[in-house]
Amino acid sequence: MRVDAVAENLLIWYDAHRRRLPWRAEPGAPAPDPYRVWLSEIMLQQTTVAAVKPYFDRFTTCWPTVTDLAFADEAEVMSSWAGLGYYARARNLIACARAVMRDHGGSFPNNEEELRSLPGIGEYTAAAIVAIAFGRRAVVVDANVERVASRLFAFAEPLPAARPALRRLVDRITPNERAGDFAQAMMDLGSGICTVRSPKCMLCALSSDCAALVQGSPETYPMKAARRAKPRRRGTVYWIERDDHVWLIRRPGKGLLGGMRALPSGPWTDEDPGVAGAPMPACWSDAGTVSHVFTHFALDLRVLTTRWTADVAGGEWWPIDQIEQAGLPTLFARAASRAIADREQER
DNA sequence: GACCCGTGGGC
DNA sequence: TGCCCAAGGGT
Repeated sequence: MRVDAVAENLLIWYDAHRRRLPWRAEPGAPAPDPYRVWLSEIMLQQTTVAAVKPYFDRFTTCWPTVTDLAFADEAEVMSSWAGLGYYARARNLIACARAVMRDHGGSFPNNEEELRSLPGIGEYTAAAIVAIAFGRRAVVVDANVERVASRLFAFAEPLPAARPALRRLVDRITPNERAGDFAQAMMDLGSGICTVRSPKCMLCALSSDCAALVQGSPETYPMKAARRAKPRRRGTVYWIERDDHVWLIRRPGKGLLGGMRALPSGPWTDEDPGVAGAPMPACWSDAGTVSHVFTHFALDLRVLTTRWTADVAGGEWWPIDQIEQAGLPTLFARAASRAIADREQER
């Protein structure tokens, strides 16, 4: 394979077919603002472009610069992230913005080592920022790039063990110029052409160099180690209502849905505690069950509702007609919808 | 290296 | 429908 030809062909294809995205510079324009590149890269971690777009627009409108974000109200940022998932990203986002303010004078560092030391920025994100925002050569390897490279070289060692070797292969085909465009081109190719299932090899700019295509089964790459089965857990959330308000708590800062506003709930285990685990001895009514799938377990969550007149400790009464502004993660938003639907039915 | 951490789309 | 997957990072 002519290693140089890969980048040449890919960049020619990219110049004609690149996606227009809100965080990208227009063709021929200077590199985009590092803040916008950073923000988009954090949001895009394990998250689709379609899901990110509205969040990116909202964040850049509310907080146009990293300084604005550094001085933002934490609860407001967390609520604005609600629904996007992986909430540690939002906690790290705030911490990172403040570190850029405090330690770097409000400007993102332009090298991978310093970027890597910031919260939420790992190997991939540091390389992407350096290449895309600062126009420097960096080896940018995400899941798209791994897939394209594993097919290009018909590299059969399964992930994740194959990662270091795949990175060396990507290093070989990364050009000295336009490394940022090259990285984004690899992602566009992986997203639209060199897809997980049914890759469109007839449309691929790299097909003439693709070893997996010669073998006849590019879709079998990359190989992956077997994964564990997903357990199912059960639990209960409690909808506590008083004068058109509902009782909301804030979850602990770490762990699942950490730092997010939520409905109070018992433990999520094999056995559902039900009424026995309720926060107060009330008369509970069953509003049904919502099912939700997390990364490493599935959950059936029963929704119990009650009316309450006394005070409760450790939370806040939230107006039910403004529940969508509470910034509830999707699981609790769905539980709330279930409770509200049940409540409307009572009337 | 293994495990934890959300969500929605596609087939 | 259940399973796979996604512009990963932290511990």
